[in-house]
Amino acid sequence: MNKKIRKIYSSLRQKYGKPKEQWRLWCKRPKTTKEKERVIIESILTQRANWKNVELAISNLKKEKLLSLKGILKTGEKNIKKLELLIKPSGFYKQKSEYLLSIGKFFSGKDIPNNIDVLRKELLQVKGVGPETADSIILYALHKPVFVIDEYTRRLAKKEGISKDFSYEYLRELFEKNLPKSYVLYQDFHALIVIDGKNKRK
DNA sequence: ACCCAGGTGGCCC
DNA sequence: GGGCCACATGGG
Repeated sequence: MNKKIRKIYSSLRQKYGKPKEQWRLWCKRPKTTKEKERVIIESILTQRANWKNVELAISNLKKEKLLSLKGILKTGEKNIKKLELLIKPSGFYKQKSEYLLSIGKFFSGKDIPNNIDVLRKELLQVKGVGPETADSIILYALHKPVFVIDEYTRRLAKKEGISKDFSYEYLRELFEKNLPKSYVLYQDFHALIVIDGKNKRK
């Protein structure tokens, strides 16, 4: 057991309180299908992007009433340039519009597997969905407990000497092994890590 | 004028 | 399995 992990959580928690002003991907826990789809779309758009830019892209989609997987799929298949233009502020817009189409197809295709590992494996086959995006979708849109590893988490792990292996899979399993399996906890913990990481950058 | 942001896929070894 | 690169925007 790695006690450090739980210790980090409680000290971050003490420092920042409950991250209820939950930000960005986890602004509010999405309840409706519409909100969940927004989170899925954001999880693509936020790749290597400033959140302000993601918001610009989201508001463009909203204005056109295209903030849904179906809307994006329809528009993108008919007129990819239109989709590209709308999401342009989020950067890497040609890639991301392609990614949005593939994720849209995935979720409109069939039933989503209930089993987390099966779902995760299938998501990782989708073009544009790497480990962090897959886990963000599972955790923040679908409310299932997988621990998201990102640059901030990796930095923290190195600083705290949590392990000697900093690969994605190893860290994810390490965090999951040493925490209760709770999606609320995972969401809050990850939020705190990012809040703290951003805090230190300044 | 730089530098950066919650990554990913493709290619190479 | 790991290292390197392209991908693009708006903000500080």
